[in-house]
Order: sequence, then structure tokens, then C-alpha cells
Amino acid sequence: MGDVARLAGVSAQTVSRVSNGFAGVTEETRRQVLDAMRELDYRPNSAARALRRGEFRTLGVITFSLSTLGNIRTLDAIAASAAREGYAVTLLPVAVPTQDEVNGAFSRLGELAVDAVIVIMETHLLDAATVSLPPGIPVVVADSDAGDRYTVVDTDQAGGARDAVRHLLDLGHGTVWHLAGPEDSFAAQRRANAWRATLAEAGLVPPPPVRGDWSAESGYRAGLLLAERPDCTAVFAANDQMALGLLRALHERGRTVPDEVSVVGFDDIPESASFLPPLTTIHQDFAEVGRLCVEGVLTSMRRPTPEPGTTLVPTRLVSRRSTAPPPGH
Amino acid sequence: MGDVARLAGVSAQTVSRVSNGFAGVTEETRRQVLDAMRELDYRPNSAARALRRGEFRTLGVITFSLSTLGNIRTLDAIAASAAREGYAVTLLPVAVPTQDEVNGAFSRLGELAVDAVIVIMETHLLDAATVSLPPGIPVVVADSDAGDRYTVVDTDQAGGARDAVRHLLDLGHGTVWHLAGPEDSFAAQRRANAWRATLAEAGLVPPPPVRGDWSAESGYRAGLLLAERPDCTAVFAANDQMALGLLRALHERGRTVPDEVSVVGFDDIPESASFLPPLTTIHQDFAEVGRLCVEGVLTSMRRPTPEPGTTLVPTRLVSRRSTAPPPGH
DNA sequence: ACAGGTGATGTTTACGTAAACATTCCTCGG
DNA sequence: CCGAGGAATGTTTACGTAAACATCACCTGT
Repeated sequence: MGDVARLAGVSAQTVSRVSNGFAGVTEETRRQVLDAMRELDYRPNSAARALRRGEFRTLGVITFSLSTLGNIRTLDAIAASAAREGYAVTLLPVAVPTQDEVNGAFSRLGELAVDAVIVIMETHLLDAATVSLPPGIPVVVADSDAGDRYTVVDTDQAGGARDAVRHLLDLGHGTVWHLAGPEDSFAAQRRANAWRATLAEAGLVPPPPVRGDWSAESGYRAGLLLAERPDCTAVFAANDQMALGLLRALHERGRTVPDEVSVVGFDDIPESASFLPPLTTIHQDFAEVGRLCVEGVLTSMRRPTPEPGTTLVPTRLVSRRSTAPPPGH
Repeated sequence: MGDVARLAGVSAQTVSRVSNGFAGVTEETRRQVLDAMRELDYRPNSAARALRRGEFRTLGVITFSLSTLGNIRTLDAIAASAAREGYAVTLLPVAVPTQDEVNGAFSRLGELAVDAVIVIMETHLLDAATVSLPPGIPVVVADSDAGDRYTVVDTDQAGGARDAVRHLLDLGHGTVWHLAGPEDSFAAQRRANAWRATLAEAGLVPPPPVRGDWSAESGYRAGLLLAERPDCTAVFAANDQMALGLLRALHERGRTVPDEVSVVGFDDIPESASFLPPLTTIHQDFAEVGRLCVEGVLTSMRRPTPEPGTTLVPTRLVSRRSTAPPPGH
């Protein structure tokens, strides 16, 4: 900076002012400084800048590897929103989703060049991890129910699941089976609960849920079971990948979709429109979730004490060809 | 740091030594310092640290949003490898893959707190973007052919494509059709070229390639065309998503896979094992690509001048049920 | 014409750390 | 018993920037 100042014939402070787009610099001076910068290929040192300013213009994102598509798309939206606000995004991958690993990520975070943190992670992993968070660092959590302790942004899982079940019931199905996600997933729990509640509202007793682990393979295994039940004409799968496996199992067992069995997924992954048949599913607006996460942390950075609470992002039913009225209806 | 020093009854420098795990501090002193740190909830200030040390312990990753699965998995592996080496990863999303946008990302990078850069991007977008890269910052490029100018790590696209085509020829198919990726993709080009070359080696004239845009939807449209050709018994799709769409089109047109038509994909996405039928495909080792990228930048950071060159990561054919000998063979 | 302002620029200082150098104290060989 | 050498710790300084304050020239209204 000193070199630039010397070359431009001004003080270092003036260089700083130009560099930060400060008003109150003559157009003439500004041009000279910019020329000098170009000439010397000057780049502001971000470490010094951060030290002086006390902020890094960087958001940290903690996530359990980039395993699920939802997380990835949320992350993508976060990165885009952050960039729009002039913030960079630093990734804090957690290899194995154990309490220890998560704690580790949180404490590494303490020394990390980050102004705020967005956590994309299930609640139960979050417990007790909070202790090592540097005080005063805003946190927003996605994909969690910790609304009492944190600011939470999440997809309206319950609403989506309800829509899925209603859609099938409205088509005339006697009941709706559920291909559930893993028990330790909060999202899976909420989808299952909403499925159960919606059936109960309709005066129906839910059939036993079949459990998968989100993978297409597990959906296939579950599908083999469901294909044996002639009374099973409608299935709500907790995500699209499992629905894919389910479709394969039903096909292999000679149960046609949607003529004999209707299937609804959850997520609306891009491929689901090309499944056999194209999958009716619940579209999640990950972009909006990511945007709200960034908005959330930035708000709490500007205001002193943000109140905990949950923001729900609505879902949308995308009707394709995997659903139809039950046989003989 | 001063407060910690005071509380522990030592100098700030000793705190620094403990904080950096420096040898030559008495166990007794070390304990006192650590206690004081805990007591005061001290965290080293990474901005000051970076300023003093002249490095950020951070890698920047430039990528055209998180659109393709391959990029994501590479990114994931990069983040994991970087974490293992004590480096953080900062994301530099490029919203639209135009030359301007890429240049923008590169110049923002100049002021970014980053010691090295990994670019996951097609070559043609890279041209001319390099000018604004701060000198002395190591760069490694994935997914590119710029081996003459940069250190490049890439999957052995040609080898994979060759294996795919050979597999089909070995099964007895008279020729192999190609469902190609978009023209402006370097990966797509190389897969197409290898397909053509392999056929030529076998003394065959390649049928006209059908072009898609990587999406399942485009694969479906292409599939509708291919289904009309009774002489088309074997298709090599440039990625699994297009293969998925292709499978749907063939199915809808009553062409059974693999009895009438064999299909090979590329990527081995997790879902491909659950397609109808499960897809024979070329497995890419993204984790290895990511690992090598990190290794590459770290090496060039330690050594003065790295030589440009390309490292190829081998692929592996995963044989599933979408391939079989041609009808009447 | 002159006091009082206003806008442009310069000077000083502190941000928190770690390298370089300085000091202290202890051990060990002769 | 003394001095050399080394281990442990302390002191000084600089990293590059931007906030706070200081200065200076010039304009405006009476």
C-alpha cells in the first residue's frame, strides 16, 4: 500500500480510501491511485484488512460431508447468496457424523476466519456441540428442529408429507403406505409423523412403515417387501432415491406403476422426471432455504440479539405419472 | 493473548508458543497457559495469525456452481483432504459460466484469503481468465485439458470411454452408438473422441452421435430418436443421467434393455445401481481426483516452480444388467 | 475582508500475532 | 569452583490495513 501511495504521490490513507470505494476523494486523485495500483499489481491483503476491520466477510458452513442432494443444493444456494452479499463461504466438512467429530468441527471453527456459521445438520448431532462455539458468533441451523435454541430455517417437511398423503387419498386410495427414512434423521421423523397424522385425520389406521436409509438400494429392498402385499396400492416414499429403488422392485415383481401401485417421492431431484414412470413428488425449494440462512446470519450480525425461532419454507406437489386412482376405481 | 499471559504469569510470547504447540516449554508452564486459555475462553485470532504468518491455511475452490454430481464429489473429496492437512476450503461459486463471470471470480480471488486455488472447470472458460490471478498463487485445475499451462488432475475419460465401447463390442455388438454430452464440454468431447477412436480401431465406421446436455430429459429425447433405429443395439451414454432418460425412452417405445438394446453409462452415480435395469457404467474415482488436487497445490506451495502436466485417474467398468449380447447372438 | 465552515488529504495509532533477538538461569566438565 | 553452553522464557518489532484525529486550502456569507 505504501508503494502505491508513493507512486501515486498521495498518502497511504488515501490509497485505503480509494481501495474501499470511499467518497470524498477527487476524481483526479482516485484515477492516479488506481493507475498506481494497476501498475504495481497491488492487491489488498485480506488478513490485514480482516485484522483491522474485525470481520472476515466470510461465512462458515458446517455440514456432514456433501452426502445428500438436499445439503448440496442448500450449500449451493448459500454460496450464491453469500457471494451476492460480498461474503465468501468456508466449508467445514465433518467426515463422520459423530458427536466427537461435530464437536471437533465446532472447536476448529473457533480459530477459523469466519464471522458467522450456518449448520446444515440434524439436531441430535448438534446437542452439546454448542459449548465450544465462540460467543457472539451468529448461528443459523438448517434441517433441524432446534428452533428453541437457534434460528432455524427448514423446509416444511410436515406440510409436504401431508400434501403427498392427501394427494393419494384424494385419488381414492384406501390407505397410504410409507417408505420411511432412517430413524435418526429428523427430517425422516417429521415426514413419517405427518404421514401418520394425515391418515389419522382421515380416520385411517396407518399400516406399518417400512424403513430405508435414504438410498435407492434400501428403497429396492423395501420395495420387494411391499410388492408382496396386494393391499398396498399407494406408497409415500420419504425421498426420491428410495422411490427409485421402490419403482424397480415393483417393476421386477410385476406390479405396474401407477396402474396397480401409486408412488409419491420427496425432494424432486432432477432425475425424478425421468424415472419409469416419471415420479410424482414433493418439490423442495432448497434455493430459498439457502437464501434465508444467509439472510438470517447477516441479520443477527447487524442486530445484537436475535430471537430463536423457525422459518418454514413451503413445498409444492409436482404431479407426474407415478400416481393414479387405485385399480378398479 | 495478553490477558492469558497475565493470568498465567508468563509473557505473551510463551502463550504463542503453547498455542502453536512449540517445543521448549516446560510442562508446568504449558499447563498453566492452557488453564488460563480455558479460563478466559481464549481463541487465537486467525486474521492476526494469517497476517503475521503470511499464509491463511485456506484453499480456494472455483467451480461453476454445484451443478454436476462429479464436481460435487470432487469438491467433497477436496474438502476432506484439505481438512486432513489442516487447511480450510473457501468456495468461489461462479453463477453463470461466462468468461466475464469467471474473470470476476478470479479477480475477487486476488483479494481473498487464500493460499492456493483449485479450479474445477472446463478449459475453454479458463482461457484469458488467468491474467488476473495473483502471481505466486499455486493453481491446480480439475476437469480440463490445460495440461500445457497448469497442473491438471483429471479422470481418464478416454480410457473409461474406451472400456465402455470395448465392453459392448466384446459382447458381440456390431457397432456402438453414442449419446454424447454437450459440445462445449471438454469431458464430453474426450468421451466422444475415444468412442470414435475405439470403433475405428475395430475397423468400424461410427454411426452419427446423438447429442444431449447431460440431463436425463435430454437423454430421453435422444432415446426417442435412437429407439426408432432397429439397427441400434448398443448405446454408450456419456453420463448416467442421460442413460436414465435413454432407458425410459427405450422402455416407452417397447425396446427392452438389455435384450434388444444394451446401454452403458458413465460416472456410476449411486442411483445407477437402481435403474431399470441396473446400469452398467464407468466408475469414476472422484475422491482420488480431489485428493490429488489438494496434494498438487500443497506441493507447489512448498516447492518453487511446479511444472505443468496432467495426472490421470483411472476409471473402472462396473458391469450390471443393462448390457448383454445383441439379439440373436 | 474575514470568521466559520466544508471538503480533501495527511499523520498517528492500534488491531493480535509470531519471528528475531535478548536475557536469565541452570547444568556440566575441567 | 568457574565458565561455557544450552534450555526456558522475556522483549522488541513488524506484518498491512483503516479508524480517529489533524491539517490545510478554499469557499461563503456578511
